[in-house]
Amino acid sequence: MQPQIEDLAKILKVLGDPNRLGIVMSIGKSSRSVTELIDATGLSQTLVSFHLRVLRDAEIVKTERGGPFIYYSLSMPVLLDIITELSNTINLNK
Amino acid sequence: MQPQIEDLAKILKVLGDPNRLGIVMSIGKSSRSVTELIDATGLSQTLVSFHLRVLRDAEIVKTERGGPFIYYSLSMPVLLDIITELSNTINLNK
DNA sequence: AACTCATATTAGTGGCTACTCATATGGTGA
DNA sequence: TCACCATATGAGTAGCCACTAATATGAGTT
Repeated sequence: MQPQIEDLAKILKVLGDPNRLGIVMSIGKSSRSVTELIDATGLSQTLVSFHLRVLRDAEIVKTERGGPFIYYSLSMPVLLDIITELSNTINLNK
Repeated sequence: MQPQIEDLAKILKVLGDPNRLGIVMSIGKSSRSVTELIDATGLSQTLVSFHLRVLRDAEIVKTERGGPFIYYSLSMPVLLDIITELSNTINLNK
């Protein structure tokens, strides 16, 4: 099994958690601070921070400081299109 | 959080295992018997069977009997395109 | 420096999940 | 029906993963 499959599976696995996926979709193609993500998702600060670390370790999101905030954005914005595409595919299948 | 996100996350989670992803990619757009999948992946019969059940429960694959064999195929073949797309995206990012 | 606000980290825990070994089911052909 | 092949299932286990509570870090402001 090529290393490619491992990498691919890892990304999919990281995205395969409802809370993380919610965070990713909430970030969208823009960038959002942790506080904004807490509000948008309704999750606790600790939990959002925990998931953001997982997303960052997987290089799915990247960070940038702006004033007192740390802004998260997708490192591969096209990921959103892929997720949308998958979402449509699933809905068609029902 | 909409139910849609849950469904989407579930699919991603199921695909987010290297062995399962290998099985899915091995099936591709054709259909393969369990024996063929065992050969293609190098996994044990029990393990392949185990993962196929997970894939089937998630409605990612469907089955069809042909003689002594049970053939597995993707219930949404376009899934492969999406996986390929994701794969390309990840590789570009390195 | 001290205070505050935003965010990260640590430690601990329960539950899930991938895996294996052994066994069972069920179709097919003699 | 019996034997064989293909596939599925059950039980048991180790390791991982999401989550929480408490605490720490660190930038910005006064």
